[in-house]
Amino acid sequence: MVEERADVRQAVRIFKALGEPTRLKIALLLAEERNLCCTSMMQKLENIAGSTLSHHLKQLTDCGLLNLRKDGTYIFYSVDRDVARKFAPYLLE
Amino acid sequence: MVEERADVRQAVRIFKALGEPTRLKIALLLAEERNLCCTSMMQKLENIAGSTLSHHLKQLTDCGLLNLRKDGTYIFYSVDRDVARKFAPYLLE
DNA sequence: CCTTAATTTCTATGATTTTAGAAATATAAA
DNA sequence: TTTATATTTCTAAAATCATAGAAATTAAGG
Repeated sequence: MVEERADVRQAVRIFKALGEPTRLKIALLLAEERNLCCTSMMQKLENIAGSTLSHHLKQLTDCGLLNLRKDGTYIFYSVDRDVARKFAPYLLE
Repeated sequence: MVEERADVRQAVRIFKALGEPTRLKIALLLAEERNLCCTSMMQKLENIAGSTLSHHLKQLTDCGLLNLRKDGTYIFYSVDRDVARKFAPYLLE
């Protein structure tokens, strides 16, 4: 049986996060353009409800793939490049 | 809007395949030991039904991550290292 | 304090997924 | 040709997930 190391558990969460079309789009957007806030992501994604975007961003940050920085009412997201380099360098190409 | 390139679609399928604990275990087993057949994977995984394993292997091969070679009644699986290198080099470390 | 804007939480619904038993298929060996 | 083994397909049930509307929260500006 393969051991259940912490980084295997993290890998599952990261791959699960990226294995959904909307979330992969979000990650690719952020890999190419750092520090986007929810509102500008909503514009780029078109036809996505704020609550849906929020739900996806939560998964992407909870697994460690995205970092966030708060500035007033805005929250700016970006890809954690070390995590991406380890688990999904495809994002950074 | 991020364009929907073929390799983005493949990336979704590969990440989705790897974003499930049993399938990631299978992929890690195969990354470390090539050419395992279903029966020996079942022994290593413990408590998995053949039909369940078959279902997971189908997803892992359909997305291009695993190759297979038939030999009699046996089917030997292994990781496609080029695909892994592109989308999930984590597997190969 | 009131309003507006950004984002999240709550809640529910429909869709997809994981799982495994049972039956089917395929191949080899006796 | 019968038997045994390996694997898949069929089917159904339980669990998880994606989605978005509505309400709540947070922070800034007037």
